[in-house]
Amino acid sequence: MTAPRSAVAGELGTSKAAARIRAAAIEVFAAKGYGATTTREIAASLDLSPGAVYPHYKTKESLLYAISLEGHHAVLTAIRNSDRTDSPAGKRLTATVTAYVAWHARNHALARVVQYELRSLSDEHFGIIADLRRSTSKVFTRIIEAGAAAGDFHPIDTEAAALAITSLGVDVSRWFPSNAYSDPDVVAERYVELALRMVGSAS
Amino acid sequence: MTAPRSAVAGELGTSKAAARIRAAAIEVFAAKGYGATTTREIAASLDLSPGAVYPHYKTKESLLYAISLEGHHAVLTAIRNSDRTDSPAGKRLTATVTAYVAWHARNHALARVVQYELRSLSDEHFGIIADLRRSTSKVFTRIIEAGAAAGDFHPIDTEAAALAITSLGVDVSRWFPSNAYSDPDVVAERYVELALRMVGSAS
Amino acid sequence: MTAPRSAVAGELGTSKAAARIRAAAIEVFAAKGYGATTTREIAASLDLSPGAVYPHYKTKESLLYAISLEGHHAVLTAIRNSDRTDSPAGKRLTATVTAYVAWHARNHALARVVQYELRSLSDEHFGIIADLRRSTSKVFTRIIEAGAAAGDFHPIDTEAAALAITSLGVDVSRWFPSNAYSDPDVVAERYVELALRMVGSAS
Amino acid sequence: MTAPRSAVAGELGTSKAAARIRAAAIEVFAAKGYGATTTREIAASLDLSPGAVYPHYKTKESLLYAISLEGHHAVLTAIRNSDRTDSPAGKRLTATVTAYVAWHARNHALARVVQYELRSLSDEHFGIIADLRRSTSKVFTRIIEAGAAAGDFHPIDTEAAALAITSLGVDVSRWFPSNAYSDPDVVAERYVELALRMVGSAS
DNA sequence: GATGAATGAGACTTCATTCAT
DNA sequence: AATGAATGAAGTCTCATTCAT
Repeated sequence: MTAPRSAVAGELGTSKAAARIRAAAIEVFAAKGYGATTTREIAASLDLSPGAVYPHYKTKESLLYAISLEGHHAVLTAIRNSDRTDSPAGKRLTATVTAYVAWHARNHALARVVQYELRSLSDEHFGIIADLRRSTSKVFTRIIEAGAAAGDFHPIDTEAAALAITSLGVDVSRWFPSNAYSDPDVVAERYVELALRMVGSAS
Repeated sequence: MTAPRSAVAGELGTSKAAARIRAAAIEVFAAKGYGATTTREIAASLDLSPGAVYPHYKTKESLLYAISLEGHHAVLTAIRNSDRTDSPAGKRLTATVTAYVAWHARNHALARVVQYELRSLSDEHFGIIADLRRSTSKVFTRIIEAGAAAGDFHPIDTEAAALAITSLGVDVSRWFPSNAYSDPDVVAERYVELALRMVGSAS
Repeated sequence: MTAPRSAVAGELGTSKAAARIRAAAIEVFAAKGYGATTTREIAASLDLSPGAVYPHYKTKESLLYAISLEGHHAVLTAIRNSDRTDSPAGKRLTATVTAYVAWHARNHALARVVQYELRSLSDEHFGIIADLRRSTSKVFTRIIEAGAAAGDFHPIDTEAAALAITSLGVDVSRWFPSNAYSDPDVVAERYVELALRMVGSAS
Repeated sequence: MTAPRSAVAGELGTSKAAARIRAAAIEVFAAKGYGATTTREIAASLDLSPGAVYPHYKTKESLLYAISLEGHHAVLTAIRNSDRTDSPAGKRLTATVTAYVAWHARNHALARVVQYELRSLSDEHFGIIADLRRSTSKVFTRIIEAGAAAGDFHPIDTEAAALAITSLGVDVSRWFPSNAYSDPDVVAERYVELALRMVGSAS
């Protein structure tokens, strides 16, 4: 486990009640945006009184932070766990893009909060999250570089390709599900093909 | 001009003051999100009193709508104007992706509002905007189809490719400018190359 | 002891824990005022949980009442115990003013609660306390009257003098300790001199 | 006028509405204490909506500060205006104590706020107020010193006498009006006599 | 006896909007 | 058109108190 439980514990909510509140908040934040969500709505969606959130999260922002931290850990864990670093780059890119895209589709509500509500974090919390995001990007960049070095990939611009792959994944959380795509695995499969083409994969 | 002046006029704000308010609102909406922005902030950023917005826009939502409508018209106009429908598909895709991506980079504040604040529109306004968005997507779909028919492109899945190209453009407004990319034309150029690869362009 | 133990017992808190809570409450009430003090603060200052006060005091007001009652009994006891009713008035005034002033200085936190938070008592509790206060005032009035009758004192207005002496004592709890005076006995000594002059003591 | 209007203006409320709010707040603060008073009560006592206070005072504390500042200026002005610095000390003490005591009786609600709610001010505001209070005390100290130097007064301890005189005045706001005393001028007259005795006035 | 989550009420404050000026 | 006080509703958060554990 990349993110040790202990790091997320304490004020971030380990109790069952805290987890339920987080889950409820994810749905509402995703639907209306953090700024337009009231703590009352979150409580009401669990049939709780308005103040019941506060024994678990001292502020609305700390709730967002807990969600954001958990979410970012989850994505990073997902792609790191899927990456077989001793396989050829093509396999690695396939595995990680699949994991990344499928995660954003499957957890689209959480993903939306994770990807689009960062600006509402406090400066301190934002800094911690920003570090996690850099770690995530780096995974793709490293794989493309490895593929290019091995002659498996022929990217025109490694950085642009890595950015585009990330963008594709992030943006899934904005529109998923759509009329055309409502199966996370299908989206992942299509996007893997596009990713391989973007990096100029030989296969 | 695709959108006739008259359609945008009236309550949508043709006066100079209305335009200034729109411009100010774009910046604040982009920075904090519609839900977290107060009408007071918009007024204050123009050194106006809280009530000064209301002679021009009856509600905060109508201000968002005016911005959204103007923005969506602008993107659609930008790609339509750049599209030479009698050229080969490769040239067309190059021209339209360039226009689309560069527009999102150059107008990143407006683009962010346009792309991420839709959910705050009234149902009626949302419907009107949704039509414009479909028109925009269709431009890319048609070009890819034309390229495939002509044998210039070899997409694995036309719809997925069109979606991905749109996603790439939309997502530019989320991160632009970054340390690596702060020139709209450079981003556009890189993304055109990626788009051509995604559609399996022969060239 | 004027107040029989039994009258103060029961709901007023005889246990050690109740006494600790009262002591903690006195400090916080004195520092911030009853209205601005939360029961949580009192509990927290003893490292107890928010609910821990309630097994001992059913309401915040009953805690104030217990403190107020104990405090008023204490002052009354202090001056009564110091008063030698068979001595000359000068000695009696000296003894009682010393006791009164020193008590307010020494117990300035409790005194502040006792003197300034009466309005937050329930009507019933206020009535009980008001009786105690009248008994206290009467001590000074009686002494001055006795002194005047004996020709030891020459007050211009007995009631005003008694009131002023009380005021001086009460007000000590507002400012004590100050830069100039931080020894209760010194304050008491000075104020006795002033009191004797106010009543026109011959000596 | 010692306190120039301009110094109190601006955020402190010069408008008629601000003055009405201040007047209403004084009554409620005096009756229940600042900590126990709600901004709603203040607004309600003027038949205003809860939010109507806020265009005039940004916070409850700033309202307290405005009241406190105005009140402290008023006391200081009252005693300074009554002091004829070229008269003998006896006359000066008579005039200033009269002014001080009568002010506390006549404005007992304001005086109570001024004297007993200081602890609720912000540190910055408290500092400003504390300066004003020192200026007030100094008036009495100087007069007693002058009287002592001229041989008019024979105080045992100048500082204690000045402190006691201040205490007497302050404490008036706690109990005034009482059954015995409800005329400010009568209280003032009695207290002047006591003050003169306390300083050992020859007359 | 103590804990701490939960409640119901309510606190301070803000907000979109209105309206007299 | 603009101002700014005012409103009514609501927002975040706190609080005295309760209660299951």
